[in-house]
Amino acid sequence: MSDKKYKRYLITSALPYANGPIHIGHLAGVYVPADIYARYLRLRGREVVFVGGSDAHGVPIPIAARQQGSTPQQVVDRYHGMIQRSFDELGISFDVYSRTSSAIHHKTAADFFKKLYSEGKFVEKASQQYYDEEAGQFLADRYIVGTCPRCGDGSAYGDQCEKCGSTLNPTDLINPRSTISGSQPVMRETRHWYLPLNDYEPWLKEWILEEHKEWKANVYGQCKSWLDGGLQPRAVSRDLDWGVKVPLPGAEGKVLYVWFDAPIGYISNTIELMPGRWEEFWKRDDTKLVCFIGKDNIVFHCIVFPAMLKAHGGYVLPDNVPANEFLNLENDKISTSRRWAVWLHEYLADFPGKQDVLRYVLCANAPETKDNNFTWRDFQDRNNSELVAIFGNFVNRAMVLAHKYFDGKVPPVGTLADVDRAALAELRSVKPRVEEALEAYRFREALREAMSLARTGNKYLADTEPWKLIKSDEAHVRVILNIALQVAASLAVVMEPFMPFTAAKLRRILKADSDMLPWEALGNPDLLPAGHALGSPELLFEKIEDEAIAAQLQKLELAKKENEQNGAGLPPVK
RNA sequence: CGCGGGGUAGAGCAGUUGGUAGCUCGUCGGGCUCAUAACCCGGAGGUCGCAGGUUCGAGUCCUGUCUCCGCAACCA
Repeated sequence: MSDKKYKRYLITSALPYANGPIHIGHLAGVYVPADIYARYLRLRGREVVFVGGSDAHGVPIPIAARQQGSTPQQVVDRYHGMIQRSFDELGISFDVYSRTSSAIHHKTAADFFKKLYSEGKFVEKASQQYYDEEAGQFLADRYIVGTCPRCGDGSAYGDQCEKCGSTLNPTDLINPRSTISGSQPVMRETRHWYLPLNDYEPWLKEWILEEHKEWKANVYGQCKSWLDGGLQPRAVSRDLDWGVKVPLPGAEGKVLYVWFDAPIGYISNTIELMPGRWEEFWKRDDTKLVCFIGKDNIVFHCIVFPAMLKAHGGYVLPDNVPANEFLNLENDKISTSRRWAVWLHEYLADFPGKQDVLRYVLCANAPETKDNNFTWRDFQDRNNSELVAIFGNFVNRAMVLAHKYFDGKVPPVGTLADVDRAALAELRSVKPRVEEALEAYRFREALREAMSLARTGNKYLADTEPWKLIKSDEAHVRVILNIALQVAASLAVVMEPFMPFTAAKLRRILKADSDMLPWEALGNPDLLPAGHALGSPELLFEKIEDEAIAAQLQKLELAKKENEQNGAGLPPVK
């Protein structure tokens, strides 16, 4: 499928749960690549809507509220605001960032449900579920603990025993008790609406297994596994008092299942952004819909959500779902409940002005094909050895030389030698390589190609040695500096999707605004005209000292210790 | 149990359709001294988790096995 057929792009990023701050795992898995993609497409002049938002629903929100002595709304407000601010500060360029607690979303999700209901797309079924009489609510599997019938371990969950690994049903547990109140739950009958995914299985098989063989191996494989195993009807409602009310008479105390309403949030947020035009993006088949998620969301975005859209009818389906794997932190799983994470809002406070360093490190080491590891040492190395020494240093060398020899003006280009032509060829080759990688969602490779331009620049200066040549062949030095500055200008262009703050700073240093440096001109040898007056040299990046890294490691150690002191006992509820 | 994705130089990662194993960092040596002691060149360092198999030839295909991460009621 050629991109020519697409007139507009709709980019969604998984809605972060508003029960905690954003951490580097979220960023590396979803938001940094999604933002790079959105920025790139905008630079190419494509019409883009980049949708984000907080997920305000689900069981843990009211539970967290109960624990904190506040209301679910307060919990959501607090984290939604924190998340939104930190995304904004990192330069994640959402066109809209809303939340599923908005009135528009409640209406959109309820209408979606009603349409499916009125057309008979659901199956209604009664079942027996555990109910916590003390807390006054039905219990999700994870909120029931008891003795494992297989191995006898006393702390098995309703869905799984972590001791022996057995998959369980809540009714399998011996002596079940609620982790919310500690009381013994009772069985109660409840009725729910189910989306019969099995009805969509043949269509899903055709759509994914035949028509989307280009999806990433981890995504395609996971889908194939599910489809081959046979799909089951899936409940789309829950017994809860927090969420989107099931819009039917007699459905008091029931809300839409969070995974039914959350993806509809993408639609609601688009409506909020452009009430008059949202249908162009969601309902015309010349829209390219791309959903950025983490690997744990694959089934929802590739199976459940498309089945919902298909059941509803009229909506575009995801063209691709470039899910990333997980990022570990210092060789251990990132965990909100164990507080083992690097929180975005804390990073921004601890490293002011270094948004692009984090963006760079998370993209360069993104878990695109397998789980990867983030270490503070690696963060420091990449900053000091790559951003400072390769990229920043090259720009600084070119600027300093231009000021030293040519009064801060771009010298005219003259007769080219072989070495100059070779450098220009390298310069020209970057654009197609970066574009090809980005179009294929290979962000690490794209960034590596972009950085190779700075390496090329450094090598060119080392090979030609203008500081020596100036004594004997000033004409050639003019050529060399002209080319070196053109390379710097192209760096300002190519880095824009990855490191927008740095690209802006570089444009300022070069005294070249974005009109002078359009993406289409990337790699052109005449971005800066001869005689153009440059700004003063200014460092793009600064070194990060050992002390700053040691402080971060200490912070992690402290969190771990506190967690060990407080964490023993009840299972995590956040 | 089963299923999906991984296991490649000290570290982190690439390796499209099988054909002399690459990249970045680190390390060692050299060059340069315009540059944030930065830059450039070269070397050392890997039996590609393990065991079999197919093939003239396998990191790349097949089988088995170990191991890490994930898997439909919190979590990118």
